[in-house]
Amino acid sequence: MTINAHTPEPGAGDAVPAKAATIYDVAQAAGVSHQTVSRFLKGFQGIRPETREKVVRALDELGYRPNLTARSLKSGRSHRIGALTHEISKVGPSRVAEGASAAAREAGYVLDLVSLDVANPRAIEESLELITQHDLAGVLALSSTDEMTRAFETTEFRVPVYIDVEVDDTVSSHPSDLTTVGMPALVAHLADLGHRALVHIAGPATWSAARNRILAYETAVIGQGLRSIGILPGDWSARSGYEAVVALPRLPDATAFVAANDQMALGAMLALKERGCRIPDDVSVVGIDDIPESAYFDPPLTTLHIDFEAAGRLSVHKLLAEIEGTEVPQMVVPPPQLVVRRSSGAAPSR
Amino acid sequence: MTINAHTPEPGAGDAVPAKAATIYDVAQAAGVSHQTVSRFLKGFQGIRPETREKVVRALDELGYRPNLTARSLKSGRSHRIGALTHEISKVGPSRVAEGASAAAREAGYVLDLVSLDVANPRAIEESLELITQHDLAGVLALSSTDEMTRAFETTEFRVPVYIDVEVDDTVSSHPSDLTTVGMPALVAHLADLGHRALVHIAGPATWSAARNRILAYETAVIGQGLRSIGILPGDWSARSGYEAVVALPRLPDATAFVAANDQMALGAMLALKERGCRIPDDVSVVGIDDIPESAYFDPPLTTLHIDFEAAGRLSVHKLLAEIEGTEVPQMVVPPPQLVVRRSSGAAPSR
DNA sequence: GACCAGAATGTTTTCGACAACATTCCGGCG
DNA sequence: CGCCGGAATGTTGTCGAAAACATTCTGGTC
Repeated sequence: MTINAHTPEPGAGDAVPAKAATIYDVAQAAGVSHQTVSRFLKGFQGIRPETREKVVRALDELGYRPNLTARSLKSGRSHRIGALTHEISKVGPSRVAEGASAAAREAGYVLDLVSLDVANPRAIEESLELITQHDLAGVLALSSTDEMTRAFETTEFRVPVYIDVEVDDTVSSHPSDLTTVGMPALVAHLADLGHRALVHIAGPATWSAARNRILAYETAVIGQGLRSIGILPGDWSARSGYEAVVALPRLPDATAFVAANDQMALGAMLALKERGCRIPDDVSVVGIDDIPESAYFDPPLTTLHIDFEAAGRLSVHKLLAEIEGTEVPQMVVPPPQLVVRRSSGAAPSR
Repeated sequence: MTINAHTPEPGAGDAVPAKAATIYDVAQAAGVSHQTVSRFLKGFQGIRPETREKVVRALDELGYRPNLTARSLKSGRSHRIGALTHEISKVGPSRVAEGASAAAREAGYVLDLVSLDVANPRAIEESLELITQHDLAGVLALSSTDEMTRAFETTEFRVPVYIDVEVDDTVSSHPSDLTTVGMPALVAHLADLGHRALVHIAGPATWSAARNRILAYETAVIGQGLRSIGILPGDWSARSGYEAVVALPRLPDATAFVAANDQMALGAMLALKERGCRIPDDVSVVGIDDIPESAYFDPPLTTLHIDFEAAGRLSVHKLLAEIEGTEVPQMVVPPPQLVVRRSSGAAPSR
């Protein structure tokens, strides 16, 4: 059951007014003009100490809270950021949203988080429509799919926009950290264990992150002189990882599976076990993301730890730099880090 | 890497103006007064067809988007709801937030989702401070901890507030669906399998949901004439489920573990297996929530499916009813549903 | 054709904060 | 003592939308 906490009604003798005080109320209480209050609030220096103190007292007594609506109407600037992201429970890295939310909050902004089906153009359009109507300082796309990118391209924003894509695989010459650091470490780990042939379980092709991971996987496999037996399609879900393995007519010659995220690794492990494979004795399985649960899979999952929160914060800071016309702060997202657990082991000797 | 999609600069010949059109611009373009435009936008009926058409055309040509800031300044109402919730990646049911977000969107509201450490009073205070400054139509607490409830009680809101608690265990005489339907089904399932002594792995005591689940568990255990060997403390995380079992000096006589959520069940299963228990042959483990991954645990988890999205939607609708002064729509959240998988089996014969 | 009711439309004011500009205050100086 | 310059403070207008109020138009009536 639920409780309904109404706004407390201040008693008759209560000093706090039921209606919000405006700077005019404050000014009247302090015996100064509202402009003086405004100047004080904006940190203007030329105010005499005694005037300043009267204002402070009135401000305090009335429990003044600025009306940001009026402020943004006049200034033409708001302190809200619209952020679109995937259904947060569906995919592991919802910490991106948390980091973004926290970073925005710290900068005095509020993040309007809109989670939606990022593969559904209609849903994206509708959300953009609503979000552009509510005055915003900027718009952020925290999950990048082709549908999302396209919707952003065709929508006219009057504010800065920032799309966080794991890699821009059409024009980029800057490979991501995953490609340069994370995936090589993961694949090298498998190579060290004697694995020579791998299989990748990929995310949906319309997600830039999925493409990035395929690219990183293929690059790393070549880099280590290994062989990729194939790329199985998935959709990030544990079910898709399971079904990708179940759908195989026979188990491939590969001795290790590299899933594009931990959930798919979980599903794949179950399917492999059901097909009689022991993990990691017969086949190794590794994931990417390092979701909190993956340390408690059976066996605990070897994976790449990714600092999603930092990524979310960085996205917000980049957008804020754009909004406020300041420098992008020198922030680094820690590179993906290999976490070795028990789901990876020595390749079986034939 | 990331790309930065700037606001597209309209070309010189482009009909779309760089600045947002106001109703005044529209009025001028249509050759009517701005008030006529306003009336049209508000769906006022008394407008002549030809006038209406001129307005429509001008609206369309200028690509007019209402400035909701100005609107809410004047009307004193906004279309934003502040929602506080736990760190969304930490606990399973983040679908509550999704449901709430979707329901708000459908009603023309935007949900400001603020995820925070719901056990940290400072974090809650700061978020409330920020959120109350941004004009809101209402405030929602999607995760209820004692800290959250207390912060809501001591903060003065000028808008409706709705705290979604799973059960109000201090005053409630209405047991939750979990107590009346879900947990009895789960415990009855175990009783049918021959289990007589159970252990509960609980969530943190400051969460109303955790207390509700303990209450529901104890009620159901008594109702089925079973015995509860004990209640182990946890914090919703897989790690805490694991450690709760590891910390036991010896395995209890219980033949089944009822975890308060699926993550803790996952951790508990791993710890039990490491202590040599086979699941479900030696001991059964069940969870609550039915997160998507739980079907792919090893063994797949018997759990209670809870419709979190519906719960989130209901919360928003209740708040909206409060805001708009309308009736609470007759919505029902489907009761928890038993999902039997392979982690529960016949109790071992001694 | 003058008049009227009611519909259609225009004018003015309002919301709260802020900024441009106007005014007052103050001590210093000739 | 009057004037000056700069600091301190007040006055007025602005933002976009909406409401209150004012005005114009329309068709019907006698």
